[in-house]
Amino acid sequence: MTDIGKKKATIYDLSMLSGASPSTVSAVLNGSWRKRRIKEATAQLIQNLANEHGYTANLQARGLRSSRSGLVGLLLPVHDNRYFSSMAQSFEAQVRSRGQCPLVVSACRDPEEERKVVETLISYSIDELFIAGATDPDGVHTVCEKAGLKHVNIDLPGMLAPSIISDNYEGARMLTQAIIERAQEDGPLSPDDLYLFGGRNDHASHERIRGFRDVKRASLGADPDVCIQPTGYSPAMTARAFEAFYEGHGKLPRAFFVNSSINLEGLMRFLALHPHETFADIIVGCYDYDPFGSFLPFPVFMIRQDSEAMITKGFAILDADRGPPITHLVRPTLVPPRTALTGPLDALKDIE
Amino acid sequence: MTDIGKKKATIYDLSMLSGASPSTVSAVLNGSWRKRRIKEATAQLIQNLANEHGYTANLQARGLRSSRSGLVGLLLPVHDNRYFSSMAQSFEAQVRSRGQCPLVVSACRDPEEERKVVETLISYSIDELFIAGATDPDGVHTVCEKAGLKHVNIDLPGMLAPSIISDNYEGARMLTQAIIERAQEDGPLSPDDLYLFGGRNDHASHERIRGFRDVKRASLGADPDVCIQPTGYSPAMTARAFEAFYEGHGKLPRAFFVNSSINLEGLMRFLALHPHETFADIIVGCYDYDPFGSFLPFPVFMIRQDSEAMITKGFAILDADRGPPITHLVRPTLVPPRTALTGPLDALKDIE
DNA sequence: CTTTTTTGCACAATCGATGGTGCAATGACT
DNA sequence: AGTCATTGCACCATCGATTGTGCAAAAAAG
Repeated sequence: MTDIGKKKATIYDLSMLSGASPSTVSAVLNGSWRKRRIKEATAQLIQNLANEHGYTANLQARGLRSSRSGLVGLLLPVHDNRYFSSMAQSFEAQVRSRGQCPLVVSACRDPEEERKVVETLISYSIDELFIAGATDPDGVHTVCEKAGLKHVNIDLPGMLAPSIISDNYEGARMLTQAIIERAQEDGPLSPDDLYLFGGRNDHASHERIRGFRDVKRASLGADPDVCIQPTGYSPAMTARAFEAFYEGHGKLPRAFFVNSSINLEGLMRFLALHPHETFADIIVGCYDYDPFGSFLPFPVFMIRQDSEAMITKGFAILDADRGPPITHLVRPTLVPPRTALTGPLDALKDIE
Repeated sequence: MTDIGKKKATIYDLSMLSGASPSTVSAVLNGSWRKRRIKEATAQLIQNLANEHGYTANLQARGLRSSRSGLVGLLLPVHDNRYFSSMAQSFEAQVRSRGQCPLVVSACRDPEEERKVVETLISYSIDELFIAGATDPDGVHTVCEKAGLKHVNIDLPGMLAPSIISDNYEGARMLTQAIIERAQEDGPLSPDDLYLFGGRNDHASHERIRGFRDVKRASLGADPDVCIQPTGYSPAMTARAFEAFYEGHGKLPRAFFVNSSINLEGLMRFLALHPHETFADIIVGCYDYDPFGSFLPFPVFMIRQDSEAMITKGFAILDADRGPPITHLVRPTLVPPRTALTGPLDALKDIE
């Protein structure tokens, strides 16, 4: 609290002030002083001085020496999407409750970028890494392996490290079932009336498409390939797919499954160009939850993936050390239309 | 590329291999070798070795020595909200394009937490800090000042450091004007028909409320206090305010201004408990942009704050060093209902 | 009063990179 | 050939913490 504007105090400063040696000061301040048989009185003295001077350890120095940094990384595809930002929020909370510092970075679904970003994180000697939604989890794995960095995959599985992912197949089945049932309330549904938009060549998309097709075939008796429209994870591409369908048919499909909220943004772009009365009767399923998406002017069933549980599980696996590269499934939940779930936001202090 | 699984190579390893001294290796690898008059051939040799062994600098060691870390911090209230997550996305891109590493953390609008988090960041010797939406910017300022850390405020201004904020007054005026005009299409609007929900005792809320009231008074001739319902930044509190109004009046106000997308989530919670036909004719303005919020089943005017411009401006100020604690205003834009804007997501690679 | 044990702490090496300084070897010039 | 400038690099202290080891003083045991 003194020394405003001055350099930060170090253990050497406190060593001078207290008359103790730097190593004693260090031991006192990092808690290992009992083990080192430091007198209680000495510890007290040093701790008081530390408080008085607002001492905080230089974590770079500590990290350098101990080759641990207290940093835990989370690699995301993108930030600005409710699924990932909510994951970031849970991640932060859990990392901090473990006394470490979260480091959330995104890599734009670019395999090259993913590796580069992880290299950077490794250069900061991060202790653990959560790899969420990586395009190339195994490429990232190699980089981590080389550096001896403990890591898990979240959301998209890899072959080489433990993975925790949504049960995409089950989730897709639930979602498809829900869409179908709801659509059938308005009259019989033909296989051509039910489409899927979005997704690409990744594990999650495959599983979701598989779930969709299985349920569709079972319920509607057929499942033409044309009803699967993989557009990648891009709003623009998705919008184009809707536009193309619309041009061909003069309407949208009666019901459809959208692979993620990012693709759902593509639907918004399409809708912006057309009067919404035209589409008042569509039924939509979206594999992701977004509180506003749930209240669009047509029924939107959503899937809420339990990112909090995934993170928790991830830590459990890392703590258990050396887990086998097994894939763990976390069950998502179906969210009916017009549902406002609570989330991490509710933990905010808000005393007016 | 060799040494799979082994420890990371250091300048000492390369020093051995190349026969050059550690300092020479260091100079070569950090680019200062011309200044140090190292022979081109030596540099080449070392660089080849470095590539071959996948050398990357230990940034903790570098940071310790140079007391710069290459880390730039962004302190957010929360992640999972489109405004802040989109800010995080722009921030990341800009930081990385400057060759530094972004460190995005949230502090839950808790002044105590804000200071603690910043202390932690300082312990990692971050080079610069963007303080976004801090409850107590000046408290954070003090902490930064003590550590000699360059910083700017974003979104909420402080008295002690340069601040870059939305022009909340102008934005609120635009938004209010838009709501009123739209509502008047359905018939004359009385002052009691136009409310404001959300906001608390911070600068942004004050300015927005001021803008709202000024326009309302000018357009509708009056501005009763009861029409301002500050609920803080919490979905739950906001939902309660809507519920209370509804219980008292049997309906929602014909038109209202919602202070942020977080408060708009409160409206969703309210809506979830009531049949939506009841509210088909409300007109809403929301001071924040959310792509799904824009397509709700009633007209929602939104304000898009230009977080990218704010970050850019922030860097400009930090680069200019020692800017005076002036507040810079960035103009937001009005987004009409049913509008899907492009965003950072569109920069994603998505080659299927 | 010695010998042994315990207590309490200081010393010094170390983590990996940086940058000021010094010095030998080479080349230029008179 | 002798002087001087330049080139090319090595040496070493340093950043702030951690930790294994050693050793004096105090306490306990004999």
